Amino acid sequence: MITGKFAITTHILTLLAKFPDEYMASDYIAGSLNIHPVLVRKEIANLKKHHLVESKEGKNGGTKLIKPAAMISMEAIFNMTFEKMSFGFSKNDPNPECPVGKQINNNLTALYDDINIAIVNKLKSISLEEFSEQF
Amino acid sequence: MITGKFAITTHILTLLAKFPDEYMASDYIAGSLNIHPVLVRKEIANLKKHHLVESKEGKNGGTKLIKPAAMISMEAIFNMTFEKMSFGFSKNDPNPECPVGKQINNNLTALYDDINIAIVNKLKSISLEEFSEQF
DNA sequence: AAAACTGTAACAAATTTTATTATATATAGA
DNA sequence: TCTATATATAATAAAATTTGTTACAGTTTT
Repeated sequence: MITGKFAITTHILTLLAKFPDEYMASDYIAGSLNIHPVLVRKEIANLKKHHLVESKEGKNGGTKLIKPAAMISMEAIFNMTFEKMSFGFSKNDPNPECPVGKQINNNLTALYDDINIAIVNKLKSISLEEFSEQF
Repeated sequence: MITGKFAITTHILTLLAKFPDEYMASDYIAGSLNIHPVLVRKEIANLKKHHLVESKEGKNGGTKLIKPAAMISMEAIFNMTFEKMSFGFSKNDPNPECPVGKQINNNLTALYDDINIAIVNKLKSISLEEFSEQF
């Protein structure tokens, strides 16, 4: 997982929500984030895949939202930037001869699934519009 | 953050909960996890710092729980292995001249704090005993 | 005293994340 | 039509983080 993915995507969308009528250049966005423009474009590619933004190439080009910020929930951003939230797994496969080793990953997954439900319930209730109005 | 920390610590505690009367050696635990014993000892050092286990050095030594698994909540494990849950921040400091850049990290932090409350509420309700009974 | 442990620090290897470079393509406007 | 300014994306390099290993000192049992 790219650790900054949620934060970067949220930052991009907040900027776009602030200027919904402009095509905003990735260089400008990168300047606000202070990261490389290519990383911004990679996240924009993901946003496009999820039909939240469109881009225009060429001079005066850039990216803008294609749906109102009020219709975009933080849950959508979450789902777009994490496969799924997790507290992680140990890197190696645990010992299948051990009753605990054999099942630990299944049981952790079940726990993480429960936690995802709690997270998503919270995020559902917040729109990008609300989030960006804080700025 | 060590990505496998929660999983490793939970695995260790589950083993200890299964054999509450034995001192269990880090080599044995490492065999179940299939990781290096030194990593196990590092996590055990953390568990000791939080007064959940004690170790005995020397021959026949090892580690065991010092409180009943029913009295240890998954929340305690969570708090011990994460400073705090977060969906991450962009690596570089955002541009302070930009209204969004200036505030994004504060606003993300506030959002993450809300989510932590939801997570912790869920984890509070699950004890290590319940978790380890699944095995 | 020897064997079987824990406790740590220091270092190395592997993996993941982030940054950069390079190249192709599109569009606006002089 | 030419030039400047954009996007798009792949390939590679650099940096950071995580995991693994080694080494060695200390403890306890037999």
